[in-house]
Amino acid sequence: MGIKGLMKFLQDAAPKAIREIDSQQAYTGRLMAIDASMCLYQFMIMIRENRSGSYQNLTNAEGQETSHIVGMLSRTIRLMENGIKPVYVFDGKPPELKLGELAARRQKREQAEANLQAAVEAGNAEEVLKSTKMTTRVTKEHNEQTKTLLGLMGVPVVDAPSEAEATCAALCRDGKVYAAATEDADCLTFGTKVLVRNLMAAESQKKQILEVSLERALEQLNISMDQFIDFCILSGCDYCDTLKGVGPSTAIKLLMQHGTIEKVIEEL
DNA sequence: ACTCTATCGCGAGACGAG
DNA sequence: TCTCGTCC
DNA sequence: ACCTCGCGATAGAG
Repeated sequence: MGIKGLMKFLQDAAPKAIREIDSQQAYTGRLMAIDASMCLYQFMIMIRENRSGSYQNLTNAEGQETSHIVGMLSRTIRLMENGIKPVYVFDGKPPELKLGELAARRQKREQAEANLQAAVEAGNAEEVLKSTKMTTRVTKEHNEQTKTLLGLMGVPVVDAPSEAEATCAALCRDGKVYAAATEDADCLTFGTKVLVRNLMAAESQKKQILEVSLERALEQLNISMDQFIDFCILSGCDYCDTLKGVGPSTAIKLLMQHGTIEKVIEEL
């Protein structure tokens, strides 16, 4: 849904829903759902020959890219060494409702491709690198190769019917995993009971691991899950046009006032 | 002066050696 | 603790 | 028929 500042909103409006975690060790023995597509994008963008000058991904003897393999392997091993049991969730078909948003992204990518062309001709290395990152894609093959790797490692893989985040949330809601480890706050909207942020970044980037409890967030906001979903839709999501001038702050006020999204719309 | 929203540009790994 | 180079 | 997202800065509306 892409609620812009959902995490920030929760930090202000429901701070008790967020807990600071000391280290990865806190999740030893636990199953954690992870959005694989997100990881792959990061690996493909960041794992490159070298930062100054060249912008090529790592490749094997046949010229196939291997950055995603290297990244996924080392990250997963680190998790396993800490006793964490990752469950990787792969994206399925994008939801119909998101097509508009995707078209916009494609537009931007085409722009970046043009920029890349220009930067190459101008010999501007910095611009070339930047544009290259913006045009990076994860292909079906990258996904399949990664699934093979994880399968060989004995790590469970789940194919989501549609959005990976939604399936991560469903796994948590149904008690299959302890939490969804993601930076995407929308996972809460999809009903994940527990969301863990910065699980990977904590060590390498000195970030604090944060655990968000959906139940406590609802308690503190004093709304039901249905109202929370309505709140997220009102705040603006990828699935429909936004209401002009309505963000999180206004959305929560309207909802407290009228109770449901239907009543809110009637009043407008 | 202040609060909230809309838009745009940018960034995204992990490890060991020194 | 930080920067830098390597990972294929 | 090629599928990820968040953040901060900044400008503008009310």
